[in-house]
Amino acid sequence: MPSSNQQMKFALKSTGHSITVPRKQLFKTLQAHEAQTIHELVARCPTVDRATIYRTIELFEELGIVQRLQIGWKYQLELTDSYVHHHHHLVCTRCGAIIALAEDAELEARLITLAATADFTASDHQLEIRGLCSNCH
Amino acid sequence: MPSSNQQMKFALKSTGHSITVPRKQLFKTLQAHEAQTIHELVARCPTVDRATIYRTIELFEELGIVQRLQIGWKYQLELTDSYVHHHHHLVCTRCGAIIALAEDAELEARLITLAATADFTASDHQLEIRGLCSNCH
DNA sequence: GCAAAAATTGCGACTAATTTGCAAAAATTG
DNA sequence: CAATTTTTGCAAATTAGTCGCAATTTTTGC
Ligand SMILES: [Mn+2]
Ligand SMILES: [Mn+2]
Ligand SMILES: [Zn+2]
Ligand SMILES: [Zn+2]
Repeated sequence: MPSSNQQMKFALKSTGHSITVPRKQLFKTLQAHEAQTIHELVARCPTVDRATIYRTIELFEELGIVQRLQIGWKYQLELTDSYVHHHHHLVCTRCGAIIALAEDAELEARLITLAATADFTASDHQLEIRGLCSNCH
Repeated sequence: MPSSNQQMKFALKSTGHSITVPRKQLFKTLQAHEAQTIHELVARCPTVDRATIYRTIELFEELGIVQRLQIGWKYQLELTDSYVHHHHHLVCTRCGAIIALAEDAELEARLITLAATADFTASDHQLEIRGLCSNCH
C-alpha cells in the first residue's frame, strides 16, 4: 500500500516534475487540514513564497492532487479523493463550521445516472450543503 | 403569478430600498445568463460603475436574489431558486461549458436525509458535476 | 407635479489578491 | 561531481475588491 506521500511523489516524478522542499511542505500542510483558504496556506507555510504557493497549487490541481471547494466567499483547498476518502461538506451558516459528510452510495449513484441522462460523462463532483449544525439550532 | 421582475421590486421595496436604473439593469443581465463572473457582469453593464456592481451584488445576496457559485477559480453569480427553478450544474473540463441539470426529486430527498442523519438542518445546497459534455467526449 | 429628505451612484484613491519575468538556487542527470 | 534542467524567491505589474464623498437619482408628502 503506497502511502499518500509516495503517491504524491510518484505523481510528480511520472510527469517529469521535481520533488522539492516547498512541494513537500505544501502537501504536508494540505494533509493537516480539512479545508483551507490560500491565505491560510500562505500563513501556515511561512518559508514558502506566495508566488510559489500559487504555482504549486496550480500544478497540484493539474496532477489531481488538490481541488478547490466552493465554500463561502473565498475558495478553499483540500486534497482530492485520490488522497483522502471521498466526502462532501456540511457548512454551518451560523458558526462557519465545516463538517465532512461520509460518502453515500445511493447519492453517488444517483449523481452519475443524472449526469449520464444529459449525455455528460462525469469524472468528479462537489456538493456543499448549507444550514445549521447541531450546536447552532 | 408575480413576474420575477415584480418579485425583485417587491424584495427591494419591502426592505426599504429604492428601485434604480442600475439595479434593474443588473437583474436583467442576471436573468439573461446561466452563470457569470463579476467580470462578465461588469463587461455586460458598461453604463454601471464597478463599485455599484459590487454593492448591488452584495445587496442582492442579502435579499436572496442572487447567489455565488464557486466554479473554477473565480466565483460565478446567478439568480437564486426563488427566481429561477432549482437546478445544479454540469461543468465541462474541456470546453468550460456550464450546463444546467434539471432538479431531481430522488437526489434532493437523499441530500436532506443525509444531512439530517448528521443532525444538520439543511437550508440549501450546491452541486457541481465536472466531466466532459456531449461535444467534448 | 414639486420641493425637501433620503438613498444611491460615479469617481478616484486605496488595499488586497493574483500573475509574471528573471536571475539565483536547488534538483536531476549521467 | 559538473553540466543541464527545473524550480524558487523577489520585485514589479496586473487584476480584483473596498471606501469616502460630492453629485445625481429616487422617494416622500404635499
Ligand atoms: Mn473535506
Ligand atoms: Mn445555473
Ligand atoms: Zn454551527
Ligand atoms: Zn465541453
